[in-house]
Amino acid sequence: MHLACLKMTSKRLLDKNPAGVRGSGAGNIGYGGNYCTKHSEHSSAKTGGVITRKKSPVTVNGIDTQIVDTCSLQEPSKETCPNGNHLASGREKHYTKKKTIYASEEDQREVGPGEVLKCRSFTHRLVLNGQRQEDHMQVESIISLRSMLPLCVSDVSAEEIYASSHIPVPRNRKPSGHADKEVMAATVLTTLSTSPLVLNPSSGASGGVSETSSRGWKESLSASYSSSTSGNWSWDASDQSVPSTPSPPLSNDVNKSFLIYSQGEDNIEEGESTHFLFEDPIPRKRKNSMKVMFKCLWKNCEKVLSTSSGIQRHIRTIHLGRNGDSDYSDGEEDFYYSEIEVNMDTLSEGLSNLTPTSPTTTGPPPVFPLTNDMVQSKSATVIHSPLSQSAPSTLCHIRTDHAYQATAPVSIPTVSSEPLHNHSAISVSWQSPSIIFKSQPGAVTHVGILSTGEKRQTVTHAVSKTHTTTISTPKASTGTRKPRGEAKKCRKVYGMEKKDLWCTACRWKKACQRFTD
DNA sequence: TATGCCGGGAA
DNA sequence: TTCCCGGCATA
Ligand SMILES: [Zn+2]
Repeated sequence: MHLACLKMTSKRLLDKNPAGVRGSGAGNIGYGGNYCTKHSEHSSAKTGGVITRKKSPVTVNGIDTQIVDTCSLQEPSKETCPNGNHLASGREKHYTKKKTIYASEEDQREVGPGEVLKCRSFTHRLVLNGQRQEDHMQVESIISLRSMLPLCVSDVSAEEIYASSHIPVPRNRKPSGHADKEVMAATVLTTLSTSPLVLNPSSGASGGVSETSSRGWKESLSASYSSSTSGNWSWDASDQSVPSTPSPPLSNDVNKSFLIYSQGEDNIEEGESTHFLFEDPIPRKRKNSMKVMFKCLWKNCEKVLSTSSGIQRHIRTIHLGRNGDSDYSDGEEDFYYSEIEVNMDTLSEGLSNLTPTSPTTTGPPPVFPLTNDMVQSKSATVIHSPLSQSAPSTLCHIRTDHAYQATAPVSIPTVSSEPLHNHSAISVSWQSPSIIFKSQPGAVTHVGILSTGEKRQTVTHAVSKTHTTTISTPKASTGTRKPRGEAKKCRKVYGMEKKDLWCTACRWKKACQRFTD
């Protein structure tokens, strides 16, 4: 669109339709903003740092990793940012191009919301670290206690696990103190002695359940995220996840679940740090008959898989409409499934059916909960009908516009203008984002989007739309034509008499530039 | 019918 | 590239 518009309007537009015009349109603000944000700022600083981080967490497999000192802690702020960047890096190029094109408009809007967010996430982390460290000190004692109190741990289960999943965080502490390392080592040893399985982390997935859970996370994360393409990681995820998460599943049920989680997390933060330590003991229990399973939280999807990777794939492919390939896992999937403990005995039967193997294949296309705008943000694939505009959200607009223009693939909407809200409150990386959503739905959404890669959004959007639109709409096939915006265009506004007042586009019988839908 | 705008095309 | 317009889709 812009291209076209720009072409057409060229200078005039700028003069006449600076930011203001757009805004008038519908919620377009996002529009301009999006481009800017994404392109410019994002990409800018971030790149390198991310990778390093990832590694650290990933590598962590075992406890050892923690010991390893990565540079991460100290430079956290920047690093975090980078995470998102990773992706961005790739994009940057693209955007840069665009930038040039849109430059005039962009300049104004550019604000780097994304950065802020990232920083935010980062902070969270730090906090955790701090806690963790302390925890470590206590760890030994705790461990001993643990053995005593296995049950408690079990209760914590899923939620905690989530928290635990973050385990990588602890690593960060490294920087903090050497003592920690020692402590860690000691802890580890103790742990090992107690629960062999837990320790396995380094090895494959087969280990004990608890491991699975914790490790699974890591693995999944590492696997999917680490993959070259997506630089996202848990942290990043915060950014991305935020946006994405909210989208589909969040509608209602999901939200609830999330909320719960979030709460759990909070708790975890405070007191849970300890819990996380406990993980070891838990595993034991599970071993016996309990197994950690991953359940899909998507609205009408009961899918339960034995592996995090599996569930992620399932979500990615089925619900998010992405390719089975790990490439783009943003971490978004993580929000759509939860870990659950299951009795192997019982499970064995049911699971055999449900499970794993073919996560992708499962069921019919999910029914989307399209309640929110957010939802829309998600769909994937090609956009059939231009119609879709029904949705009020900025995103929608964006999309639409793009469609018009045909050119710009989708930029993500990162409106991010928002200030970050919850940082302080939220501690845990992953879920924290979820929390964010709740608190600030609108803004948050956008934010999330930011992090996400273009592809994602593009794809995602399409899907939701597809469902929505496609199904109901016959036109899809019709063609490219848009639904025609509701807004009055120059012609109508000024009338034929005052044709000179029309925007150039209107004068030329092109899509109106001044009154965008 | 009035509008909005795509696809062409002339200058 | 700028400016127009035929003609189609839509309201
Ligand atoms: Zn106009």
